[in-house]
Amino acid sequence: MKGRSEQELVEEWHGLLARHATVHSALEQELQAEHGLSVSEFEALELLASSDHGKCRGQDLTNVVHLSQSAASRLVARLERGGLVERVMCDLDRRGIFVVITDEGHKRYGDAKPTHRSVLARTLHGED
Amino acid sequence: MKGRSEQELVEEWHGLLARHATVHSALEQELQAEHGLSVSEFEALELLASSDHGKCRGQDLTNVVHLSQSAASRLVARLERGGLVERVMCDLDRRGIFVVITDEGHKRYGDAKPTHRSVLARTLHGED
DNA sequence: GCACATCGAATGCAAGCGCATTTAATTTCT
DNA sequence: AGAAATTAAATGCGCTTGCATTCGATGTGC
Repeated sequence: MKGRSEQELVEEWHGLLARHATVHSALEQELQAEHGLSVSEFEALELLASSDHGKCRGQDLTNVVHLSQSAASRLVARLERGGLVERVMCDLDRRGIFVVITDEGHKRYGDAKPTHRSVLARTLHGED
Repeated sequence: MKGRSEQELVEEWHGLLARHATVHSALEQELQAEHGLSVSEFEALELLASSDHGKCRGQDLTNVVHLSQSAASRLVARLERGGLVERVMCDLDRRGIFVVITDEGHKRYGDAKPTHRSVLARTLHGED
Protein backbone atom coordinates (compact mmCIF):
# COMPACT_ATOMS: atom_id res chain seq x y z
CA MET A 1 0.00 0.00 0.00
CA LYS A 2 2.94 2.34 0.42
CA GLY A 3 5.18 2.75 -2.62
CA ARG A 4 2.49 3.17 -5.18
CA SER A 5 3.76 4.15 -8.59
CA GLU A 6 2.71 7.44 -10.03
CA GLN A 7 0.70 5.64 -12.67
CA GLU A 8 -1.21 3.69 -10.05
CA LEU A 9 -2.00 6.86 -8.16
CA VAL A 10 -3.40 8.50 -11.26
CA GLU A 11 -5.47 5.44 -12.11
CA GLU A 12 -6.85 5.33 -8.60
CA TRP A 13 -7.80 8.98 -8.83
CA HIS A 14 -9.46 8.55 -12.20
CA GLY A 15 -11.39 5.62 -10.82
CA LEU A 16 -12.52 7.71 -7.90
CA LEU A 17 -13.55 10.53 -10.21
CA ALA A 18 -15.53 8.21 -12.48
CA ARG A 19 -17.20 6.44 -9.59
CA HIS A 20 -18.16 9.70 -7.97
CA ALA A 21 -19.49 11.15 -11.20
CA THR A 22 -21.60 8.08 -11.93
CA VAL A 23 -23.23 7.83 -8.53
CA HIS A 24 -23.54 11.55 -7.97
CA SER A 25 -25.17 12.34 -11.27
CA ALA A 26 -27.58 9.42 -11.02
CA LEU A 27 -28.55 10.53 -7.52
CA GLU A 28 -28.92 14.14 -8.58
CA GLN A 29 -31.05 13.10 -11.51
CA GLU A 30 -33.46 10.86 -9.65
CA LEU A 31 -33.71 12.76 -6.38
CA GLN A 32 -34.46 15.90 -8.34
CA ALA A 33 -36.95 14.29 -10.70
CA GLU A 34 -38.86 12.33 -8.10
CA HIS A 35 -38.56 14.46 -5.00
CA GLY A 36 -37.30 17.89 -5.97
CA LEU A 37 -34.16 17.50 -3.86
CA SER A 38 -30.51 17.95 -4.74
CA VAL A 39 -27.91 15.55 -3.38
CA SER A 40 -26.67 18.14 -0.88
CA GLU A 41 -30.19 18.92 0.23
CA PHE A 42 -30.82 15.25 0.79
CA GLU A 43 -27.60 14.83 2.78
CA ALA A 44 -28.54 17.81 4.91
CA LEU A 45 -31.99 16.40 5.61
CA GLU A 46 -30.46 13.03 6.41
CA LEU A 47 -28.17 14.54 9.00
CA LEU A 48 -31.03 16.46 10.57
CA ALA A 49 -33.46 13.55 10.48
CA SER A 50 -31.05 11.33 12.31
CA SER A 51 -29.99 13.95 14.84
CA ASP A 52 -31.43 14.31 18.31
CA HIS A 53 -34.43 16.61 18.24
CA GLY A 54 -33.91 16.95 14.49
CA LYS A 55 -31.65 19.91 14.91
CA CYS A 56 -28.00 20.76 14.53
CA ARG A 57 -25.64 23.69 14.35
CA GLY A 58 -25.00 25.38 11.05
CA GLN A 59 -21.39 24.26 11.13
CA ASP A 60 -22.23 20.59 11.53
CA LEU A 61 -24.19 20.90 8.33
CA THR A 62 -21.34 22.61 6.54
CA ASN A 63 -19.04 19.74 7.47
CA VAL A 64 -21.43 17.11 6.18
CA VAL A 65 -22.29 18.53 2.79
CA HIS A 66 -18.72 19.18 1.62
CA LEU A 67 -19.62 22.71 0.61
CA SER A 68 -18.17 26.08 1.50
CA GLN A 69 -19.59 27.93 4.45
CA SER A 70 -21.40 30.35 2.19
CA ALA A 71 -22.88 27.64 -0.02
CA ALA A 72 -24.07 25.78 3.07
CA SER A 73 -25.68 28.95 4.37
CA ARG A 74 -27.60 29.35 1.13
CA LEU A 75 -28.49 25.66 1.15
CA VAL A 76 -30.18 26.17 4.51
CA ALA A 77 -31.89 29.25 3.12
CA ARG A 78 -33.28 27.20 0.22
CA LEU A 79 -34.48 24.42 2.49
CA GLU A 80 -36.13 27.00 4.70
CA ARG A 81 -37.83 28.63 1.74
CA GLY A 82 -39.13 25.19 0.81
CA GLY A 83 -40.48 24.69 4.30
CA LEU A 84 -38.24 21.71 5.05
CA VAL A 85 -36.23 23.27 7.86
CA GLU A 86 -36.36 26.29 10.13
CA ARG A 87 -33.60 28.43 11.51
CA VAL A 88 -33.78 29.19 15.19
CA MET A 89 -31.58 31.43 17.26
CA CYS A 90 -29.11 29.77 19.53
CA ASP A 91 -29.45 31.18 23.03
CA LEU A 92 -26.06 30.17 24.39
CA ASP A 93 -24.08 31.58 21.48
CA ARG A 94 -26.12 34.16 19.69
CA ARG A 95 -23.78 34.26 16.72
CA GLY A 96 -24.84 30.73 15.83
CA ILE A 97 -28.09 29.19 14.72
CA PHE A 98 -29.83 25.88 14.99
CA VAL A 99 -31.23 24.32 11.88
CA VAL A 100 -34.33 22.32 12.71
CA ILE A 101 -36.10 19.90 10.42
CA THR A 102 -39.87 20.41 10.05
CA ASP A 103 -42.59 17.77 9.76
CA GLU A 104 -42.67 18.46 6.05
CA GLY A 105 -38.92 17.98 5.98
CA HIS A 106 -39.21 14.62 7.72
CA LYS A 107 -41.83 13.57 5.23
CA ARG A 108 -39.80 14.57 2.19
CA TYR A 109 -36.75 12.85 3.58
CA GLY A 110 -38.72 9.70 4.27
CA ASP A 111 -40.12 9.73 0.75
CA ALA A 112 -36.74 10.32 -0.87
CA LYS A 113 -34.81 7.80 1.20
CA PRO A 114 -35.86 4.68 -0.76
CA THR A 115 -34.96 6.39 -4.02
CA HIS A 116 -31.58 7.32 -2.59
CA ARG A 117 -30.84 3.80 -1.37
CA SER A 118 -31.98 2.24 -4.59
CA VAL A 119 -29.74 4.45 -6.69
CA LEU A 120 -26.81 3.60 -4.44
CA ALA A 121 -27.51 -0.11 -4.72
CA ARG A 122 -27.71 0.17 -8.47
CA THR A 123 -24.77 2.47 -9.22
CA LEU A 124 -22.27 1.91 -6.45
CA HIS A 125 -21.16 -1.46 -7.71
CA GLY A 126 -20.05 -0.79 -11.17
CA GLU A 127 -23.11 -2.09 -12.98
CA ASP A 128 -23.65 1.59 -13.74
CA MET B 1 -19.75 -8.30 -2.23
CA LYS B 2 -23.39 -8.92 -3.12
CA GLY B 3 -25.88 -8.60 -0.25
CA ARG B 4 -24.56 -5.41 1.21
CA SER B 5 -26.77 -3.96 3.88
CA GLU B 6 -28.29 -0.56 3.31
CA GLN B 7 -26.13 0.86 6.05
CA GLU B 8 -22.97 -0.42 4.39
CA LEU B 9 -24.00 1.11 1.09
CA VAL B 10 -24.55 4.49 2.68
CA GLU B 11 -21.23 4.33 4.49
CA GLU B 12 -19.47 3.42 1.29
CA TRP B 13 -21.09 6.36 -0.47
CA HIS B 14 -20.18 8.79 2.30
CA GLY B 15 -16.64 7.51 2.17
CA LEU B 16 -16.53 8.09 -1.54
CA LEU B 17 -17.94 11.58 -1.13
CA ALA B 18 -15.44 12.49 1.55
CA ARG B 19 -12.51 11.05 -0.36
CA HIS B 20 -13.52 12.85 -3.51
CA ALA B 21 -14.05 16.14 -1.71
CA THR B 22 -10.67 15.94 0.02
CA VAL B 23 -8.63 15.15 -3.07
CA HIS B 24 -10.61 17.35 -5.43
CA SER B 25 -10.50 20.45 -3.30
CA ALA B 26 -6.80 20.05 -2.53
CA LEU B 27 -6.10 19.64 -6.23
CA GLU B 28 -8.28 22.59 -7.16
CA GLN B 29 -6.57 24.71 -4.56
CA GLU B 30 -2.99 23.94 -5.50
CA LEU B 31 -3.36 23.68 -9.25
CA GLN B 32 -5.14 27.02 -9.25
CA ALA B 33 -2.71 28.73 -6.91
CA GLU B 34 0.47 27.47 -8.54
CA HIS B 35 -0.51 27.09 -12.16
CA GLY B 36 -3.79 28.86 -12.77
CA LEU B 37 -5.51 25.63 -13.78
CA SER B 38 -8.73 24.05 -12.58
CA VAL B 39 -8.93 20.29 -12.08
CA SER B 40 -11.01 19.88 -15.24
CA GLU B 41 -8.62 22.03 -17.22
CA PHE B 42 -5.73 19.90 -16.04
CA GLU B 43 -7.52 16.67 -16.93
CA ALA B 44 -8.27 18.03 -20.38
CA LEU B 45 -4.64 19.00 -20.93
CA GLU B 46 -3.52 15.60 -19.67
CA LEU B 47 -5.71 13.83 -22.21
CA LEU B 48 -4.43 16.03 -25.00
CA ALA B 49 -0.78 15.84 -23.97
CA SER B 50 -0.88 12.07 -24.00
CA SER B 51 -2.81 11.78 -27.25
CA ASP B 52 -1.29 11.23 -30.64
CA HIS B 53 -0.49 14.56 -32.27
CA GLY B 54 -1.82 16.27 -29.13
CA LYS B 55 -5.29 16.44 -30.51
CA CYS B 56 -8.67 14.86 -29.93
CA ARG B 57 -12.30 15.27 -30.74
CA GLY B 58 -14.45 17.49 -28.61
CA GLN B 59 -16.47 14.51 -27.48
CA ASP B 60 -13.49 12.58 -26.19
CA LEU B 61 -12.82 15.52 -23.98
CA THR B 62 -16.39 15.64 -22.76
CA ASN B 63 -16.16 11.99 -21.72
CA VAL B 64 -12.97 12.52 -19.78
CA VAL B 65 -13.87 15.57 -17.74
CA HIS B 66 -17.20 14.30 -16.38
CA LEU B 67 -18.91 17.51 -17.41
CA SER B 68 -21.94 18.22 -19.55
CA GLN B 69 -21.43 18.81 -23.24
CA SER B 70 -22.01 22.52 -22.81
CA ALA B 71 -19.62 22.85 -19.91
CA ALA B 72 -16.96 20.97 -21.85
CA SER B 73 -17.46 23.31 -24.78
CA ARG B 74 -16.91 26.31 -22.57
CA LEU B 75 -13.93 24.61 -20.97
CA VAL B 76 -12.32 24.36 -24.38
CA ALA B 77 -13.21 28.01 -25.00
CA ARG B 78 -11.45 29.00 -21.78
CA LEU B 79 -8.37 26.96 -22.61
CA GLU B 80 -8.32 28.52 -26.05
CA ARG B 81 -8.63 32.01 -24.61
CA GLY B 82 -5.66 31.17 -22.40
CA GLY B 83 -3.66 30.03 -25.40
CA LEU B 84 -3.33 26.45 -24.17
CA VAL B 85 -5.29 24.79 -26.96
CA GLU B 86 -6.64 25.60 -30.39
CA ARG B 87 -9.80 24.51 -32.09
CA VAL B 88 -9.41 23.34 -35.64
CA MET B 89 -12.07 22.31 -38.10
CA CYS B 90 -12.39 18.62 -38.76
CA ASP B 91 -12.33 17.98 -42.49
CA LEU B 92 -13.96 14.57 -42.48
CA ASP B 93 -16.91 15.63 -40.35
CA ARG B 94 -17.38 19.33 -40.43
CA ARG B 95 -19.81 19.34 -37.54
CA GLY B 96 -17.00 18.33 -35.26
CA ILE B 97 -13.80 19.98 -34.16
CA PHE B 98 -10.38 18.92 -33.13
CA VAL B 99 -8.94 20.34 -29.99
CA VAL B 100 -5.18 20.67 -30.29
CA ILE B 101 -2.78 21.42 -27.48
CA THR B 102 -0.33 24.26 -28.12
CA ASP B 103 3.32 24.50 -27.09
CA GLU B 104 2.26 26.76 -24.29
CA GLY B 105 -0.31 24.14 -23.31
CA HIS B 106 2.35 21.43 -23.20
CA LYS B 107 4.50 23.65 -21.05
CA ARG B 108 1.76 24.47 -18.55
CA TYR B 109 0.79 20.82 -18.36
CA GLY B 110 4.37 19.79 -17.77
CA ASP B 111 4.74 22.39 -15.04
CA ALA B 112 1.51 21.42 -13.33
CA LYS B 113 2.01 17.66 -13.50
CA PRO B 114 4.39 17.36 -10.52
CA THR B 115 2.01 19.41 -8.39
CA HIS B 116 -0.85 17.19 -9.44
CA ARG B 117 1.01 13.99 -8.63
CA SER B 118 2.26 15.30 -5.35
CA VAL B 119 -1.22 16.27 -4.22
CA LEU B 120 -2.49 12.83 -5.17
CA ALA B 121 0.29 11.14 -3.26
CA ARG B 122 -0.45 13.27 -0.23
CA THR B 123 -4.25 13.18 -0.17
CA LEU B 124 -5.27 9.93 -1.79
CA HIS B 125 -4.25 7.79 1.13
CA GLY B 126 -6.12 9.29 3.97
CA GLU B 127 -3.25 11.14 5.61
CA ASP B 128 -5.07 14.26 4.45
C1' DG C 1 -13.44 47.19 31.87
C1' DC C 2 -12.04 47.94 27.35
C1' DA C 3 -9.67 47.54 23.04
C1' DC C 4 -8.57 43.70 19.84
C1' DA C 5 -8.64 39.30 17.84
C1' DT C 6 -11.77 35.60 16.68
C1' DC C 7 -15.87 33.33 15.41
C1' DG C 8 -20.61 32.03 13.19
C1' DA C 9 -23.35 33.27 9.77
C1' DA C 10 -25.02 36.16 5.84
C1' DT C 11 -24.33 38.56 1.48
C1' DG C 12 -22.31 40.93 -2.99
C1' DC C 13 -20.12 39.28 -6.78
C1' DA C 14 -18.00 36.91 -10.64
C1' DA C 15 -17.46 32.47 -12.55
C1' DG C 16 -18.88 27.75 -13.73
C1' DC C 17 -22.56 24.44 -14.27
C1' DG C 18 -26.57 21.86 -16.48
C1' DC C 19 -30.67 22.17 -19.24
C1' DA C 20 -32.87 23.41 -23.19
C1' DT C 21 -32.41 25.26 -27.57
C1' DT C 22 -30.11 26.53 -31.82
C1' DT C 23 -27.26 25.98 -35.93
C1' DA C 24 -25.03 23.48 -39.19
C1' DA C 25 -23.46 19.04 -41.08
C1' DT C 26 -24.26 14.19 -41.77
C1' DT C 27 -26.74 9.89 -41.92
C1' DT C 28 -30.85 7.22 -42.84
C1' DC C 29 -34.97 5.86 -45.05
C1' DT C 30 -37.69 5.44 -48.95
C1' DA D 1 -32.03 12.23 -54.77
C1' DG D 2 -34.81 14.48 -51.10
C1' DA D 3 -37.14 14.79 -46.56
C1' DA D 4 -36.62 13.54 -41.86
C1' DA D 5 -33.90 12.06 -38.11
C1' DT D 6 -29.56 12.39 -35.88
C1' DT D 7 -25.27 14.29 -34.49
C1' DA D 8 -21.44 17.83 -32.89
C1' DA D 9 -20.82 21.87 -31.01
C1' DA D 10 -22.26 26.57 -29.36
C1' DT D 11 -25.15 29.67 -26.76
C1' DG D 12 -29.01 31.89 -23.71
C1' DC D 13 -30.53 31.39 -19.21
C1' DG D 14 -31.21 30.65 -14.37
C1' DC D 15 -29.08 28.54 -10.46
C1' DT D 16 -25.23 27.14 -7.39
C1' DT D 17 -20.62 27.72 -6.12
C1' DG D 18 -16.46 29.77 -3.80
C1' DC D 19 -14.08 33.90 -2.40
C1' DA D 20 -13.94 37.97 -0.04
C1' DT D 21 -16.21 40.90 2.89
C1' DT D 22 -19.40 42.33 6.37
C1' DC D 23 -21.94 42.26 10.69
C1' DG D 24 -22.91 41.10 15.15
C1' DA D 25 -21.54 38.27 19.17
C1' DT D 26 -17.94 36.08 21.96
C1' DG D 27 -13.51 35.59 23.98
C1' DT D 28 -8.74 37.36 25.42
C1' DG D 29 -4.98 40.17 27.14
C1' DC D 30 -3.75 43.82 29.91
